[in-house]
Amino acid sequence: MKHEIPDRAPATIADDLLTWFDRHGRHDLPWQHPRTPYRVWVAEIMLQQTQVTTVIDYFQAFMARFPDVETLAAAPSDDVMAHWAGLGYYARARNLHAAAQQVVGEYDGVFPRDVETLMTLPGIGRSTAGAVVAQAFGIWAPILDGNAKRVIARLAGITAAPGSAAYEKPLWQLAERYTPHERVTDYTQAIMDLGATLCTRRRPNCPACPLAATCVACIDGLQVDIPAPRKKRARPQRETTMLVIEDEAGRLLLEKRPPTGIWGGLWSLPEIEAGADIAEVCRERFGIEAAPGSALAPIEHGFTHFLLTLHARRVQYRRTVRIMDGDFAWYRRDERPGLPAPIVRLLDSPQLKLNL
DNA sequence: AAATCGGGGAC
DNA sequence: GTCCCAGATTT
Repeated sequence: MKHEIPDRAPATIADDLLTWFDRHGRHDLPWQHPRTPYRVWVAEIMLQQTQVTTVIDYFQAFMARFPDVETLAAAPSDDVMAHWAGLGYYARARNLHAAAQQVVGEYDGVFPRDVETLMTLPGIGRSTAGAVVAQAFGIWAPILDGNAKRVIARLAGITAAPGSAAYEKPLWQLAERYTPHERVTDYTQAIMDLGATLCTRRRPNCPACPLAATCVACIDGLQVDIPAPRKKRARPQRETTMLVIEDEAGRLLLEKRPPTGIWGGLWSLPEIEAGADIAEVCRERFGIEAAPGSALAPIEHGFTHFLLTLHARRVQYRRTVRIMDGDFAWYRRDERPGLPAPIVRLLDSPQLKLNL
């Protein structure tokens, strides 16, 4: 299998891109001022599969609470997760925390300056490592995030399906070739900015693009074909049941979810199997005597891969029979940990707000 | 190579 | 409603 890589005069591409970036690029993102390795790294992790506008507020709050890698490494896991609640992809937060502890423990709190070493940290792949190296240290390294992929694929006319080797391999090759040795920090920001603002997935603004003259997709009118659209897949429907239990002091029983799977590592309402004996579960799992109460209106939540119907069931707390060991705890209303968005909606819904 | 993991912005 | 985003990790 051979891939034809057109030579698009790399130096010219970088020059044109940088000239455009100086006028039209994004120069005041929070992680650019100050642009420390720690801030760049946290931003890069947050920006995985999450758009800039969503990340900004989370980033500011995260930096206020965890201003440096030592603070993050020493922080309780629940605190880190709470600051991630609502961002999604919670494995990112657990990896971030573990990586911080690794940087402090193994590298004395100083971030490695090379792609290879950075990639040994959990949650850092080739593109994120490249971004940290280029943006935080100004050292040459290619990046290949979603924006760069789209820009380069169109530029070179790569029509292979995203995810295939025929797509990924040439893109990395071209990413290396285009990345200049001068102004590598600005270049990596520039190619992402171009993808985010001009070379968008739908209706790219080719007339305003500094690379249009040598772009295969633009010249051949292939903008809608590159990148090739993904196959759509039917989203299965799933159901789950959760319990709303408050004790005599009005505190809410929450349970920490297992580290993998949906909402991994996040606190949530206790989940039970459909048809389970609620009183028995309460006794065995939580050591409380309780009776099933009314069912609340089901909550619908759409994930990328499936649709979830959440059946919440009120439970009447009587008394604590036995102190149990487990990943659950009673939380007051005003000290809630980070919770999944649909759970927050449920707890703040009018039907519960009255009594909770 | 394909599946998993999630929330929200944009349309 | 649909699509997809500054992807990494597991299978």
